[in-house]
Amino acid sequence: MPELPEVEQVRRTLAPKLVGQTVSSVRIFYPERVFEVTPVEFRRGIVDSRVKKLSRRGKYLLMQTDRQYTALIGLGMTGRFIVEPSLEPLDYLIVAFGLKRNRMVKLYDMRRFSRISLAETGKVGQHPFLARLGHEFDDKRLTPSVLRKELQRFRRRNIKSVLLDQGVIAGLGNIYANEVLFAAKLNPEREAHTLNVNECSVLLGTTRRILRKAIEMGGTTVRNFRDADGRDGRYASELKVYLREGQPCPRCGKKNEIRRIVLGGRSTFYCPRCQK
DNA sequence: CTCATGACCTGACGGC
DNA sequence: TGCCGTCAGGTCATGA
Repeated sequence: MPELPEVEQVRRTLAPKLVGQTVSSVRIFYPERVFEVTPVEFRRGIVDSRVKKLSRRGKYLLMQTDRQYTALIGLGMTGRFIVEPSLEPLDYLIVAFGLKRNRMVKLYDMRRFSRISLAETGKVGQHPFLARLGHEFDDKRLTPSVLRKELQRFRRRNIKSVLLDQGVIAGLGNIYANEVLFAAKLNPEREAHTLNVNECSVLLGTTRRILRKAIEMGGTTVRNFRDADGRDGRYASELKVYLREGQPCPRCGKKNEIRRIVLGGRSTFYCPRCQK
C-alpha cells in the first residue's frame, strides 16, 4: 500500500509517539517476516534500548536506537502502525513493541507482506533492504543528466517499469508512477533509454512536485492506508489517472479516454492523446 | 545481465 | 445469498 509519501506520513505521525521512548518488550507474531536475522536476534537488538530517531529511506522506515542497532521496517501493501494501550488480541499482527505505561506500538498487516530486519546503525546502508536503492527523490545530486545516464542502462524496458524499480528513484510505487508520467506527458510504454535530457528534466520536475504535494497532503488513501494517528491521506482527490479507466482525461477533456493496460504485471493508467 | 511472470497473503467487489 | 474471478499501495525468486 504505502509508497514514499505514505511512509513519510507514517514516519511523521509515529515519531512523536516513539522517539525518546524506551522499548521494554518486543514480541514477534509472524517470524516468517523477519529477514536476515533471527527473531531472537531482532528482539535482543531492540529490547531495552531507547528510540533515538525514526527516519525513512525509500519506502523503508528506520528506527534507530541509542545502542548500536537500527530496526528496518517495510510496510508491504497493507502494513499499518497502531499505537494503543495494552495488547488486545489482534489478527494479522507482525510485531509489537512495548513502551511505558502499557502503551504498545503494533505493526499489523492484513496481507502480511511487511518485512522487518535489523542492522548495525553504522552499516545500515549496506543492509540488503537498502543496499540497492536509488536516489531519494529530493536528492540534489539527482540532476536530469544523471537521471538520463541511469536510464541508459536499461535496454528495452519501458519507463513505467523503470520508475517502479527502486534502484533508480527510491520510493515511487504504482500510484505515483502513473501520476508522474501523466504530468510529464510521457507514454508509460516509452523505452526508458530513449528519454533525452529535456524529458528527464520534466520527469524529475513532475516527480518532485507530485511527491512533495502528496507528502503535504498526508499521502493517498485509496483503500486501506491510515497513518499512525489512524487518519486517511488526502491526496486521493488529486489523482488524475490512477484507477480512472474510462473517465475523461483531465487535461485534454476527451471523454472515456483514460486507458488501463498492464506493464510489468502492474495496472497502468494513462491518456493516449496526452502521453505520446 | 535483462525482463516477464508467478508467488507470497487476505479481502473487497462485481457479475451471474 | 453465494460462488467465482479479478484486482489491490510491494518485492523477490525463477527461468527464458
